Amino acid sequence: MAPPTKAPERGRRAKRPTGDEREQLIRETLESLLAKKNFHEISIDDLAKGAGISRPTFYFYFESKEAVLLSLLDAIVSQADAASDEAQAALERDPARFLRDSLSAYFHYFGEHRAVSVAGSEASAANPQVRSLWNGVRERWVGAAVSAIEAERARGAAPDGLPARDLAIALLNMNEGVLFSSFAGEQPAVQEDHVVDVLTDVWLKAIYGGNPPEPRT
Amino acid sequence: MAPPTKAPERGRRAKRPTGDEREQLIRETLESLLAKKNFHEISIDDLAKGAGISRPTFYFYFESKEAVLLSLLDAIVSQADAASDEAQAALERDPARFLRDSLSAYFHYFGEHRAVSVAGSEASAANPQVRSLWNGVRERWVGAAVSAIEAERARGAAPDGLPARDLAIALLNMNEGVLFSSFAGEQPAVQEDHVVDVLTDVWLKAIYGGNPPEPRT
DNA sequence: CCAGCATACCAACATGGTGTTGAGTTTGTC
DNA sequence: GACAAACTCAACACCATGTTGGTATGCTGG
Repeated sequence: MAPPTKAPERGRRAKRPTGDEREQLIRETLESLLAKKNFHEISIDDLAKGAGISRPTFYFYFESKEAVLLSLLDAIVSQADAASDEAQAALERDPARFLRDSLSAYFHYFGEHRAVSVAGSEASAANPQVRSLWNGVRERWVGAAVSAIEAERARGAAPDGLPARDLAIALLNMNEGVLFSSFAGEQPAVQEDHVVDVLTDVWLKAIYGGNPPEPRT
Repeated sequence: MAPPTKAPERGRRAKRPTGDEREQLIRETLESLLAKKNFHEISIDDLAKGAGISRPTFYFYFESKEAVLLSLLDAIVSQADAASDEAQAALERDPARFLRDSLSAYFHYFGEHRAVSVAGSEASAANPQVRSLWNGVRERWVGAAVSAIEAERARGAAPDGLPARDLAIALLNMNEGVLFSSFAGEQPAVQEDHVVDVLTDVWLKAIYGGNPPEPRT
């Protein structure tokens, strides 16, 4: 699924540096405005003004403010995924550690851009395109978690139980809710410096029951 | 559809529907429109038209469409809470059963009004009032879950572990995500008829570890 | 070197939703 | 039958969106 960042009209080649600079400037404007306002309180005019262009010109670069958000989210997700992939190798050696490191990576990258993350979760409720990007990401994560759970069961480290996919979906829903409510500073939320501990603990208990896996020496 | 609200019969006193009837009619209009559209796609004019009144008259009854949603949500939450309270008595006798029954009650009542529930979760991202109502509800549930967890730990049925409040928040976040993504029919979601099983299992494992509580005879 | 074309830009408009004003009509009550 | 409270709406002011129709600024190839 290609990010819908390019204006459709004439075949615009990503060639003009000025154009790309403007595009980037719009993105930065959104991220910086999100530090102060909700996503839905930011108008296209705000973004245009922030990038020093007029509203119609904004439409030359993006087809909506959701598209701008989408391209920011894309970047964050890629970074976080890359970091988690790096931890992947550790799965077989020390599953508990792998889990903690992955959760940590997501906590870190989404926390780094918390305003954008929170806006994404807000916009995904209202906007089909954002929701669809987000669901794609979720689906990838579910796949990864399912593989891990099934591998652990196959090698006898984890007991059988719920269908791996259901379990994965439930736990990932927990991650999302805990992370974002914590970032948004809502009233009932886990303290930020407990988030990774809490999530790790529930994942381990849910997958391994009472017998947490030992690291292999 | 609309009852004969205003046939201007000449000789007779065409009685106007009372305020309460109108208010109710607006609520019903919203709920029925939500079966077909997203909350943010519904305009105040849609609600007014559906209730057979003009837009300014709408404002006589509610101050915004969020207020209408709020009053629908209020009703659902009350129903679900009442059902869960009824199960409360069973906590000491059979904790696992209590948990399952409570989850079932929420599944049932929110599922019964899934369109409203999903709209609530959508609107709470954008609207402070809705969010604040919802956070109040969450806080009550967290309180209840914390009491239950601590009681189980105190009587030795559950092992010590994470701070009860953190655990409760994490699990409730899971509930919310799983329920609503399932109701909304999103792509990665737990099949509806598995939801209660899945949630119950994770709660039990997270609270009791590998030693699920036996019912007392 | 200049014609042509894609890029980059915007004033002005059309549209559609929101919330308010001010003036009207019922309806219960005394 | 008069008055207040409840109820109603046409018409307005406002604001955000997205589009139209045009201009300017290069870059490129003939």
